[in-house]
Amino acid sequence: MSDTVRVRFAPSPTGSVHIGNIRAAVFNWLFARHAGGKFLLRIEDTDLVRSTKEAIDKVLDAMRWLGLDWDEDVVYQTHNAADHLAAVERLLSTGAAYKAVKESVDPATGERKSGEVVLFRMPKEGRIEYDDLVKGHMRKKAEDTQDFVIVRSDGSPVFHIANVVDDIKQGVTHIIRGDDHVENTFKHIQIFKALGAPVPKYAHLPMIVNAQGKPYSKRDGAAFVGEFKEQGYLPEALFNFLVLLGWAPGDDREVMSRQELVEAFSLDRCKASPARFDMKKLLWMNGEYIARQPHEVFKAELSERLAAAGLPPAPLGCSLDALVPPVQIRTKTLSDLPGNCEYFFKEDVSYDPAAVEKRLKKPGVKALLSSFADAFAAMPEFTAAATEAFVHGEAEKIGEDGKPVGMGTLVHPIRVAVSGRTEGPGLFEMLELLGRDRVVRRLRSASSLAS
RNA sequence: GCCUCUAUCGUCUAAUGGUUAGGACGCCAGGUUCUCAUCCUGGUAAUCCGGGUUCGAUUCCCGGUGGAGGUGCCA
Repeated sequence: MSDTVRVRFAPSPTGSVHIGNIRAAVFNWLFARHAGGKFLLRIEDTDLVRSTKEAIDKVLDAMRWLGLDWDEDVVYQTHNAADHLAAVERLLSTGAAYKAVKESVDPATGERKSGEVVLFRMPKEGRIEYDDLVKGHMRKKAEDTQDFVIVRSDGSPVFHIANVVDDIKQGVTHIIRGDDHVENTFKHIQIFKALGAPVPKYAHLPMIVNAQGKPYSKRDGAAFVGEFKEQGYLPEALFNFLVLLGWAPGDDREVMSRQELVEAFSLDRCKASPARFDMKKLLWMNGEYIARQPHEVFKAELSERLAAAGLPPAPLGCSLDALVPPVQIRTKTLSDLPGNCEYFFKEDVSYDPAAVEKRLKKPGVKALLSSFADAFAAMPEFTAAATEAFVHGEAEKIGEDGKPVGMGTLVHPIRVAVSGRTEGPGLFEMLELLGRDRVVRRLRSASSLAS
């Protein structure tokens, strides 16, 4: 391939960027970068009511967040209005299009209206064919097509003509878009030809569907790019996951860097059937990406979320650096932060009622907690190794039932007493990170919750 | 209805005219361990149905069925 490849993403800015939509952008971007070509962005803002500055910014934000950088200036379709109408005049003059009075019914009001429109003439015999880079050879009999409106009775150009004229103007060589445009392709090919322009290559990507196989919508969970960001997904994870929906490299690789994806990508490996969006796999992939983040990067994320939650920038008993490794490995989405480690940052522990019930409301726990408080207070040094050795020794002592007490019997109540929850970093690591005074204090105060 | 596509474990997918049909997620079990997470081991589970071509079909062809898209003076 060469630098002659030019592809585009052409969203209409209607509010938020749907996940199925952004995937078209992802595949266009990948195709362009793989080929060393250009990835263009065109905003189809002909719907003046919905195309606000905010809506356009949302599109641009989503693109930037996912790292879909575009080449050349953003093109706004409304700026090409004169070209659209000029193209229509040419089609009219060659007879490829004609004017006619057409009656229509407003789907909303049921009102009938009629006016003069411009229709594009479709062939009356033979067939229209093209080779889709994803779906293979496509064909449509002329008798199954109909002339269609390209200029409304109010004089405004319709999508079909605007889209094609813009693609010609931008020199687009490959049109990669959603499956929902397959039928339009038979129309657009005829317009390209009628305008004397080369017909670009087409690739139609299958739609993303939900667990029921229906079109993926907001009811199925996060549906817009912004929501994935809010829910703590990493852009690289979403990107990787999206690429794997309908495409595979052909070997067993799944977690792939952006560079690897660019190198491996090709349209002919894309599937032609719809793919279901599997949120569980996305969650797994996000966890993979978080685990692989450099500690400094993860630390920055954590800091940001600590600040947002009104918590201090550093843990109470240790450095933030010391806390990062055990927290990072347990984080599946950034939204887990700082909730899953807040007891390191504030003195008041929020006790999970279920955890208290399970681990503290047991006979003997009250005494157990205060005896450990005393013992920890008296230890010559308070390190993970020291507390572990000590607890280990206690666990091997023979209890009233004549059997060793066991680690679990001791560890579980201590963990809940100092953290308020049943899961988290290894207990002895946790104790050291918390610091002796705080541990002792929490053991004493938690004994009031215990039986 | 008509038109354009499409069909491998529950999900995302790989592969091939001859394989024990592979991987990943999920799920289950075991190991490690103080929990959770990680990590390691093992397991579960698929070629939609019916014809045809062929020595042999999951693979090629036809039909059926299921699914998606389209069928606007929306994009």
